[in-house]
Amino acid sequence: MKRYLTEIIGNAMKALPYEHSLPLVFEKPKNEQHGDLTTNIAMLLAKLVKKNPRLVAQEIIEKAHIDPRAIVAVDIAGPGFINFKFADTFFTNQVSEILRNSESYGKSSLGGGKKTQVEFVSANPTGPLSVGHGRQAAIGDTISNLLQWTGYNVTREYYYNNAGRQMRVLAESTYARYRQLFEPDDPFPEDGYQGDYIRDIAKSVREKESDRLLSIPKEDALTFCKEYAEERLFLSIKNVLARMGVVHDVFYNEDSLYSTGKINEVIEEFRKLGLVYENDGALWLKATALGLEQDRVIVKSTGEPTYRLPDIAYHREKFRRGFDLIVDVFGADHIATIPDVLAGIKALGYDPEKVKVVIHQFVTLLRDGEQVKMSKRLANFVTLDELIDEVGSDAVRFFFLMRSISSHLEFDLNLAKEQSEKNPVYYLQYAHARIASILRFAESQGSFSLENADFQLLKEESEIALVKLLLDFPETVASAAQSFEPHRLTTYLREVAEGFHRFYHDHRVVVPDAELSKARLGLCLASKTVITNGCRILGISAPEKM
RNA sequence: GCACCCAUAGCUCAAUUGGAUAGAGCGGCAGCCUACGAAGCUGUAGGUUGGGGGUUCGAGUCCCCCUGGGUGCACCA
Repeated sequence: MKRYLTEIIGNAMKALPYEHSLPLVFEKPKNEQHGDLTTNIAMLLAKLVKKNPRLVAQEIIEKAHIDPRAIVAVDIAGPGFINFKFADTFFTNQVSEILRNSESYGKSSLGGGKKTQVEFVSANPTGPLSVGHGRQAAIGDTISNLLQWTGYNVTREYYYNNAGRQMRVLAESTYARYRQLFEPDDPFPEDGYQGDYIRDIAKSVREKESDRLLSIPKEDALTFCKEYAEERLFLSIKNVLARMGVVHDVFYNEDSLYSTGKINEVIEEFRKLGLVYENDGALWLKATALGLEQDRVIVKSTGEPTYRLPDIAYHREKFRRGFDLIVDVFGADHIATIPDVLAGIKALGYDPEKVKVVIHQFVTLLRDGEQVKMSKRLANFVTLDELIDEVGSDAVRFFFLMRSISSHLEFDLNLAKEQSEKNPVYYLQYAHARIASILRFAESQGSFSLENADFQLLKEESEIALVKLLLDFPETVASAAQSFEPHRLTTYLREVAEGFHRFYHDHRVVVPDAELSKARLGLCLASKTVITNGCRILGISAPEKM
């Protein structure tokens, strides 16, 4: 309908003697009393030609050829908005579209098949995933889903490093715990990982190897421990992600950037560009020449690169692999690394505009109204696994997606576990189960077909309101995808559930009038379609019964 | 000290990216089950959008200052 209005109003404006290049935009008013679509064009134009905006609006309307069957009211309101109200049948007629598109209702081709990579989680295998990683997993996976629904060709990627200092600490920690199984007084490294999971891994090493590691050179034992711990941890990471329905397509190892010479390649190019210099035995990137605050070390005096260098090399590979849109999902603690990477990429001749960095804030857990204290180094943090054990995967995903990415997320464990209307996940799923139940009931009263249903029979206020809401779905998916903000979808789906409950409360679905029954059953099925599709994008289940 | 994020109803959060009278949920109060699921619905109270300036037809949204919280600011990742 936007297209229809754009044409009509566009033509009307051409008929007026004003020169301009203003964008003609129609949007949905916040307040539905203001109609179905509104435009501010008269106000923009009035400013340009220095006339009263309401007068300009009047001129535009007079020139417009409006079909009264489709548009039942045109008003000038407030400071000069032009409001359009469409006929109810304009909306209700589209219910059959929803039913016809069914499981692809909401999909679009906005992305045009653009090759896209979404990188998320990317935790090194040094321990179990935390609650924070969980938020990132939910966000990254849902953004991927949203992009797929809007026609992007998406690769989900996990980037990790199993070679650096962290892994050395992991090896030493595991080895120390292993030794302690034989000699309880053996020392534990000062900066070692304290968590119990290290003890579990150590025990498993003993089961497998008995005391063999005590009699071989320490270096060999450490290598064994590192590889064994890494394997175990990665397995558990993949398992917990799978519990949330998250599966990465590619696991990209930082090490490969070294072995294939990609790291040195970047250094050489920076050298050619005159962007590096040596100082105190270290190699510095002239970040100030790229418009940044201060120069940064990219190769330490020990010869080891800092994280910046592989990050730049990795992002360059993303471009080389042909991705046109690169989405990086990071926690707020990684925010500082981004400008360096983007500047480096730009210096190498790639367009940093193609990189979209999604930064999410932290999660705090709330139990019985009290914040759950967590510390990474000490053993008292709640793992993602434990969280899923406690509240279930659906609640975990939904809660992580409920808030905007840039705001801190308070995760109320009691609420997430509660099986009542207070819990927004259940509210949504209940609506779905309720619809399923109605459809079962209707079926039990005799089979029906929606083939020739006449949706113009839907005339009641809560019917029309629900239809309009359902028709918003494709646009909601698109805007959530393009703004990389999954919470728009959770907010929207809650509204759909609410709209449905309201309709259900106001009107019986199965009524003596067979034609009206069919129309209402169609509305039920359309609502179910939207909720199902929405839940698929969010990665949560839509139960037939609960 | 510098940079980024946040501050909206008692609590947790929205607000179509600059639009009209700032909206939901929870909690409070008052109601609704004699046919399809009450895990539901209806009504009601609750606000100087942290404070102060500015930009303009119009600001919760953009710019500057201040206050208070979070996160970074390594030859750690």
